[in-house]
Amino acid sequence: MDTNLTGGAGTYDVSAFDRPSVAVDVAAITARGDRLHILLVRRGVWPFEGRWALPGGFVKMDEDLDTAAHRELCEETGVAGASYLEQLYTFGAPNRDPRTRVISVAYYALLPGPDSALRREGRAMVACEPEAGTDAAEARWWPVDSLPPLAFDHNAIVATALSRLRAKLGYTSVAYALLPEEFTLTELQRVYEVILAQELDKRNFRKKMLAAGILDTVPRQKREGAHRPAQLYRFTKREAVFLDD
Amino acid sequence: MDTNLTGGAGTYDVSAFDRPSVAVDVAAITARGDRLHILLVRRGVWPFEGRWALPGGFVKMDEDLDTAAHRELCEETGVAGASYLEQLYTFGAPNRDPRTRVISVAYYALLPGPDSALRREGRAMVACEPEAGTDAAEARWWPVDSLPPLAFDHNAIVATALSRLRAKLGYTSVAYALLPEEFTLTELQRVYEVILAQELDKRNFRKKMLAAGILDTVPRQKREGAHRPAQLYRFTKREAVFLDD
DNA sequence: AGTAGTATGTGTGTAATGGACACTAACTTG
DNA sequence: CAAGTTAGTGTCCATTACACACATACTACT
Repeated sequence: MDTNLTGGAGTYDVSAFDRPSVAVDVAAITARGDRLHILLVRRGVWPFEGRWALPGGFVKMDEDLDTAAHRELCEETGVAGASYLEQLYTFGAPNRDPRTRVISVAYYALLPGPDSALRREGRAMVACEPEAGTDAAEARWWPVDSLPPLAFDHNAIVATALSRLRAKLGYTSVAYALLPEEFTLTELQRVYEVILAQELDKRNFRKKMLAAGILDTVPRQKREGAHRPAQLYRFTKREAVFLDD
Repeated sequence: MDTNLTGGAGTYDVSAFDRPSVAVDVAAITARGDRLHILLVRRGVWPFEGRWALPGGFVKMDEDLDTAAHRELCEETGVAGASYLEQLYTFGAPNRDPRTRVISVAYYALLPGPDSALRREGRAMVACEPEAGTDAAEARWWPVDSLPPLAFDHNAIVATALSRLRAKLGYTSVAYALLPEEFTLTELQRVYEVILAQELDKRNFRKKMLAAGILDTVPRQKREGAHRPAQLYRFTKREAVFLDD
């Protein structure tokens, strides 16, 4: 292998450089009940042994970063098939890891809540229930408003993920990723309320959503409980599209 | 050194992993004349010898990523004191570099244009004129709408930088970083027009900017050419603040 | 001194958007 | 059939976004 390496135009001998380790960490987010939750694993080894941390691990030499994020999420928590995964930010402070230099490419993932119709109907099942993976002592969903102190700089990563999600909610249709394929407008509204942490007006919300042209009516209703049944909708595209076009 | 490394909770022996190299690449942007320009260096070595590339290079073991970005920009192009520097995205496709696995943390930097009052007044001088650095054969500003094919995936990095800049222009005051300390409203408008690549209405633009409350009037005018002199302004804060508060 | 040239600077009217706000409809359960 | 519960709907008002045209203040030339 040629060891003449540079990102720019010069010449270096690779052996002259110690290389940092490169990891991915994933903030997997879901909405259950009326709070957002984050998936954490409990560390079994030093450093931060016993502390909770985001699932994550080292990137393999021939592996794409996105692939590594999916893989680590699955390996450490048993959660597969995140409906949305986006790179968030790369955290690289020299001492963020007490062992050695570790540069972490952080991702956030969105998963439909546990009450999802997908799950109830038992088809196209997505694995959302965590189970401790090969590397993790324990895996659990934690409500974001009462997180324990996390290992490394993971509290900062979570904060970044939440603020990014809040921002994207405003100008894209990412919300699809937190909902089952079919849902009622009330369920959609709750997702918005949970993320934004504020109540929204029902009439204005419905007006805006329907006007955005990202929803299709499905010819079916959801009847549940002693009240009027609700119309079901689905997103026209199961991907994050920009609104306002 | 302890070699028990994991981003999550498990146990690995570092020696079992080949580590990728980690680089930073910087898309330095400025507005000169009526076009945006990007600072490129010409590569002197394989691969992509002779091709133009973004300035960049490897991150040192005990160096912050932001620091590395500043350093590489300066070392390779002689351009110091970027008024804004922000991490953009991390590019990590396994074969983006033909030599070995290189993960690149991309940044974009903004610099005031060459007509800056700072430069004309000769104080607080910022080095904006490129000169080939130790590692670069040649360094030059290129208009973004007629870039040559770049080395590696650098065309994609530039595209990402431009779209991020366009987006941020809409909800922050980043424009400050492309202007000298004092400027006229017309100069400010041109910066917007150049970035958005469309003409704006003068009256609406001025109304909006003044209403945003991010500008201070300076008790001085700019007289230049055979026409009415223009009021000078400065940004209340020389940092990117969110509008609409 | 006056005139031509050039970029600065200013206000109004109209359309679109965002937000507040209260009642009827349709179902289930007892 | 009555009580309980959630679904579903429309108007008014305030703010914002956008289109649009002319007087002002200087320089340079004759």
